[in-house]
Amino acid sequence: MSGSAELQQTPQRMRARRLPAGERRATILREASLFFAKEGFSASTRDLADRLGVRQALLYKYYDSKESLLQAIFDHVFADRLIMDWADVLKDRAKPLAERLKSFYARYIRDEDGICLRLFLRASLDGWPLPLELSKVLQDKLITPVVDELRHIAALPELTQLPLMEGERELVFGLHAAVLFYCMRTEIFAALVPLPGEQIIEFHVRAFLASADSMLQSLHRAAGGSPLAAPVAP
Amino acid sequence: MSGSAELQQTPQRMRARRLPAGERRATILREASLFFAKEGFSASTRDLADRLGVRQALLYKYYDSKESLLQAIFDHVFADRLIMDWADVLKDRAKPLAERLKSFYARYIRDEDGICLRLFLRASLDGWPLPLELSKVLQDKLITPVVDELRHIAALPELTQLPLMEGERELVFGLHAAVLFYCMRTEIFAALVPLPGEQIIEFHVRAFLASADSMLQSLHRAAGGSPLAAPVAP
DNA sequence: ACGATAAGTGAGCGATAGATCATTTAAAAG
DNA sequence: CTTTTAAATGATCTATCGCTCACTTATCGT
Repeated sequence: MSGSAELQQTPQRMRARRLPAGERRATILREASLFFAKEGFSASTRDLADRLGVRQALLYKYYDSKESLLQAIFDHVFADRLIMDWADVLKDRAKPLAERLKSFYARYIRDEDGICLRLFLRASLDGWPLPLELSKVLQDKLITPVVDELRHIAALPELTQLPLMEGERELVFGLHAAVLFYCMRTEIFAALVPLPGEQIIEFHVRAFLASADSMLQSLHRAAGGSPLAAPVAP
Repeated sequence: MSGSAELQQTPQRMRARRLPAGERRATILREASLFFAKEGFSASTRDLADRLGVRQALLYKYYDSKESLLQAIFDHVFADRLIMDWADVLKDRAKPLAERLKSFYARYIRDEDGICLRLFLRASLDGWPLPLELSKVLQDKLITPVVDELRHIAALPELTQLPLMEGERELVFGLHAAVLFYCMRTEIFAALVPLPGEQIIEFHVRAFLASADSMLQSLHRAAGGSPLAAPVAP
């Protein structure tokens, strides 16, 4: 055997398929998101290239440096969350608030392999400014609308009249934390949660609404007295 | 100038102070905890040595490898949480449950510079088995005792008679998540929280207890019907 | 069919990583 | 003071890191 020398049977590795620039760039970005989310930002560009079936040098044809690639990943992965208009579903008073919160969070936790969450946590731990940007969005597009709804239900003054209180923000943070903690358990702590995410969300939304009214009333009653009733910083 | 050659005025760096082995070992461990918590596990042993005022080679006299040093850090930092008997303060029925939860969590969040939290998150993201070990402890020493107290207050069957339900665990996870999320905001997201931790905790404990009773009753009413009422896996 | 365009590669540079070990030297023991 | 002991160092090895660039080669317009 091996008589014919003009035909090598792909002994190690084929040359990578030739892709149009934009497509290759997108492929790198997509795969790099998975890769760095799982392996950490200090994982090597060579391992990333291996995963792409491509030589490492090729990466630098599309991204100036590893850091600029990471920045492109953040920009791409979190772009949706920054522009998406969360308030739409939350403000639709045709449905009960519980339903609105459920469907909002059902979409919020959609995060294949926990990539968003992993990237977000890694970036936060490493001191990137991302968490502060996102918490601003969170305040404007989740906290404020939800408190608006809660006050409406509880027949309390509107936010235009009485500014958002620390305690009100903290109350919604409680629900948000419960959902995020569920995501962290499943995606990062590798804890087995036998129930589907929708049911966990529904449960926490119910628990949230079960206490929201009385907590809000209590906050507004102790208006000036409690630090929790103080307006949040702008 | 520079006439006398026999006296160099410490131009670059003194030789490190000579410490007894145990003391040096402890110093390395303590400083390495801060260092790797802040800089990440892929930070260099040379930078750690610089911070200790010591040459890099010295580290390998006390720890076989970087990984064994990291393991020693985990063992030391989380040893307290693994052996500490949390249940004591939680089971003391002389005080109201709200007080017990407040004082428990006041101690739980004591974490200088967020080192525990940072190490825990980094280890979890990198796939160390630590989160699963700790969640086992969490279930035994927090979830179970608290549900025990809640059932006692609500006049429901004891855990020995009716095993812990998924929904009950999830309920306590809600409180736990709120406290952890507060820690993450202050220690990792660099979000400014104008209120002291004790007040945030008190608020979430109140919100938790405000919904706990009705949620528990509802779970026990729908005993077989809801998946949330199913017993948790061992 | 063929030359032009650019996608992809191989080789390698300088810097830095974890780790080793013979040697130096400060402090304890006599 | 002298000897002994081991804490600390300097030098260095190998592997791998991010990154560059001259070069090869697949694809497309003509």
